[in-house]
Amino acid sequence: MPPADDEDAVKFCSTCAFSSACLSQGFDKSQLSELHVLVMHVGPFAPGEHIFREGDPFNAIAAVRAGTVKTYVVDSHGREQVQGFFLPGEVIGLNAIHAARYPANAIALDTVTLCRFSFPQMSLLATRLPGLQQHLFRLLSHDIGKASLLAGDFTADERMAAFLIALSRRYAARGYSGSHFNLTMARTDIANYLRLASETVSRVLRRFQDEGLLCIERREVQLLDRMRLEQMARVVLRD
Amino acid sequence: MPPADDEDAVKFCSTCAFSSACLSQGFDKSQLSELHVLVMHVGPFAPGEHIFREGDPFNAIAAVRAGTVKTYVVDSHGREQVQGFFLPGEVIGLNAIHAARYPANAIALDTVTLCRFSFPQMSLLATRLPGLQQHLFRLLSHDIGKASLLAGDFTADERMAAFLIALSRRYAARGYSGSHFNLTMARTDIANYLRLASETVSRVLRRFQDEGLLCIERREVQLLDRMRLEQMARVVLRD
DNA sequence: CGTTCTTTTGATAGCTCTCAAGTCGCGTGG
DNA sequence: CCACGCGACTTGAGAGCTATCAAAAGAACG
Repeated sequence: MPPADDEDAVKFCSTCAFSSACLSQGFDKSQLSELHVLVMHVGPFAPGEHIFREGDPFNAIAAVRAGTVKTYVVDSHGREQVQGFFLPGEVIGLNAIHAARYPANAIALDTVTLCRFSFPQMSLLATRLPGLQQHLFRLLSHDIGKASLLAGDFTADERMAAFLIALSRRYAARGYSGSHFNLTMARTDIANYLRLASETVSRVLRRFQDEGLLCIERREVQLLDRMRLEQMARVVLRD
Repeated sequence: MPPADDEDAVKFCSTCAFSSACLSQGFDKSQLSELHVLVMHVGPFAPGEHIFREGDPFNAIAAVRAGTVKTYVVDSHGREQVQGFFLPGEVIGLNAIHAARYPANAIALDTVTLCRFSFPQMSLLATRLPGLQQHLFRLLSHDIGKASLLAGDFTADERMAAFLIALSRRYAARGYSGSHFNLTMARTDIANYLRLASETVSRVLRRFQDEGLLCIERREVQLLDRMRLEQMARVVLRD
């Protein structure tokens, strides 16, 4: 599949996690194209289709171009532990570098397309483009801190508020509405991500709605009292 | 302080997290010395002394040379959240690259000495030594997965067993005894790390001792039934 | 040898999980 | 077009694990 060079590509690249590496490091045309020729557009993946599985050999990282990706492992009780959700512009596969194998499964929650970067080629390019190397270091470093977001002992309310606020900010950062969006994942997925029972997720969302914090119908959420949600989330997100 | 070039330095470097980058990548003498001239030995830090604090500007990563380092943040209730313990040979500061500031406090639990590497200089060197760049990518990638170790919803027993087994393995990997070692941290620190109350930590350790899994007196631990401990820890450590 | 901090031990309460049942939405097929 | 069936979601009641509160015992320090 040849790289698409349409309107959409331009819009996506400006909100992608590599955008600053691609666009705003003062690269000249030839350097820019060197990074762009590494990109392979893959997909679309259908909802429920796996992108990679735990143990698969690692050779590329990928930026989500469209859709939502869920990563998860299955614990010894056969229960799914969701590790993260990846929205358009975010990068999957960074935790696979160490062992050269993917440590988790990745599955498409809706129709997903990706920009795939060969990691060996990207590393090689990074030795010639210090800005790209720095960018990769920062991406990796960022994910170290992100993973400890769930590590604290927080209440169900705090976890849920933090989840919604974080989602809101990520959508807003990519140009979508931060106050009105669709949950692309099931309640069960949210529960497995927040380490709660799905019943607890239902109950908390119901109570948030009763208290006027938000309005939720099916998968459609509208944040009504952002201030109070931010306040609850602050304990988790630390800002 | 000039770099010490004694017996200890040789022994340390062979078990340090940079050892493979320093020693076993087939570098010639000049390349090796290029990495070694970046090293600044700092310390000793006295027990309770801070190595850096949350918000401090980041400019270097450091390998623990001797002693134990604890990293932590203080939550909105004024309670300490321990993020990790770092033993000799392990690297601190990797999560500070992203924001160019340390996101947590680091404190010496006992007498600590460090090997400090200027990160800008190390990055620069990494552009010329692809093996070093790969090594840094792997170190960073490794820590992403490590952070999610505590993220699951595990019982107090599972957490404690996983903590002891992980500690045991890390000591063994660095050439110390894996079955008989000293806890350099207080019960409170363990509790804050595992997200348990310190009372719970005491109770679990007491029960582990009553069941013959280990023998503990003050800070001195001896693992007696490694099999059962490994089995309990398996849920957490996933191996 | 007294003071202070750490650790241990006991009793109670609370948050969330589990189990169970019921409701809703949506695609399928008659 | 509508009934059906399945999965997702919601709602309720009770149990369990761990936190909290309280207090005592023990080690470290000057």
